Amino acid sequence: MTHHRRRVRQLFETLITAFGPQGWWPGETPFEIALGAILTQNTAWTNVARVIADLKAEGLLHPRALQELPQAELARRLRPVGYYNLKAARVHNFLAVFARFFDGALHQLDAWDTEVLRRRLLEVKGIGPETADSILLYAFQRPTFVVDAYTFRILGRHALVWDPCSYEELRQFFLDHLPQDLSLFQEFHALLVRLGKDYCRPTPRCQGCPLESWLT
DNA sequence: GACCAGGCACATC
DNA sequence: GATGTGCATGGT
Repeated sequence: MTHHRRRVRQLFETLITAFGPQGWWPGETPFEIALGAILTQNTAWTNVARVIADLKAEGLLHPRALQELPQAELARRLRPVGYYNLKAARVHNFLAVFARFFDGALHQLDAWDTEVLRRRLLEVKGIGPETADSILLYAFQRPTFVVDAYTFRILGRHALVWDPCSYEELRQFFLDHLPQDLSLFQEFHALLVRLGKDYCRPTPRCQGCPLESWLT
């Protein structure tokens, strides 16, 4: 299906031309990135940025520090991101398995196959496919594709893929039709979010969207 | 005041 | 496999 390959490439070229490189993920360390991936579930990034900045200011932005914090204490500090009780539990679940890897032992993960690592992440209660792929792609620097609500909406509106389409089908669609390039995957997802935020909201629809000519 | 935001687990049909 | 619900704050 070289037709799809060309179409996906064209989509990337249009986005990178319109917006330029996004330089994702906004975060300085793998741990900060992984934490942000959990906190931003169904939540505006501005709320997450505030919480992370506050944690950093208090010297709590370390896996051990958060692990030792009682869950109720953590929940209180997570208030601005919403679902704070839920997310405090999810952060603890994640740290119970992965905390030791952030203590200067991240290279130990090199021996793990990406798909194996992905399954391990998905075993953590509170980490679903999007969060797992975000952590893999941006914190662990593994080539995978992140599919989010914007991806579904954008591709749906422009009839780029069949409908309905599962998360896994959409992820494979991108992986199958793009060169296996880490920074390409990192930029592509970031650009889809940028397009989604600026032009592909539920309302208003599509005003001034760089993909306007693609609308069917 | 309604609607939305870079989801996920769980129940039910 | 598809669909519905609870989780919750902050911005438009």
